[in-house]
Amino acid sequence: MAEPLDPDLFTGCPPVAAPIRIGDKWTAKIIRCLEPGPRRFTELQTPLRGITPKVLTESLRAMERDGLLTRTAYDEIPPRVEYELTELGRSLIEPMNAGCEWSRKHLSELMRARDAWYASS
Amino acid sequence: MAEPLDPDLFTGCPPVAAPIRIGDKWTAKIIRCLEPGPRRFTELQTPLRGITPKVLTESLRAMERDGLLTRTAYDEIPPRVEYELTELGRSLIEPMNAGCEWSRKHLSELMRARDAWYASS
DNA sequence: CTGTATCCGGAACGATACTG
DNA sequence: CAGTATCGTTCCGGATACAG
Repeated sequence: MAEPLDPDLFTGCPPVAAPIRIGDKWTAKIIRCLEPGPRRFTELQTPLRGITPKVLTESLRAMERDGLLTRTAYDEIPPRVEYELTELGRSLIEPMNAGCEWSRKHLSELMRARDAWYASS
Repeated sequence: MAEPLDPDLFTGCPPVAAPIRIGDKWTAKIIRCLEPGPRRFTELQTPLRGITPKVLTESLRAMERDGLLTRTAYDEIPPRVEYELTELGRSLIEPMNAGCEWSRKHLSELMRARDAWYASS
């Protein structure tokens, strides 16, 4: 997994109150980042533009607590930590894909309805 | 649709930070309530135990705004209002089912991981 | 019956600065 | 590099009371 993560992985993936959500604000995106293989803390920060270390740590800890990923710290200098999906974490990809497919098919219709609502009020 | 809604429709459907969520806290449950056909405000309040009228109104308005349901007010006394799913609203049932199936299969494993985490800390 | 009007507590999320 | 420590804000959801 030497491939670096695409910094623009989630541009075009609007958090505009999308009607489907997995975990907290960042959970689903973290799962996508880890789908190809283990990643380090800093690697995750790149496509998750703007996430602060505090919030990323919180999300990762919650996911570790729920058994969605594992955290492995190597005793090196500089320190290296790797996050990797568990089977349980991977099992969320299926419903995530169902949600993404819904968005691709129907989100524009929802947005049109929303725009019309605000236009006529 | 004269069948009354089961008051216990959602007991056993824990809001315990389940990792999958459609819309706000109540959206998915409202969709389930409307799946068989149109319902009135008070009918919805029954299985949605404890929801206050303010919050139910907010959820319904947001769903109406997003084109997920329609609101029809009949000019009668006492007033009668019916909420009914649109096709767009119905289209959410598919990803919802994917989420429910995930929960049935894996939620217990998540809860076990969570319990173990707290037990060992 | 179908809502509105106020007020409020807590959690989620973020900004900024600092550390082993 | 991989975080922690503080602090502040915003937002969701609820309690309670009242209205057409």
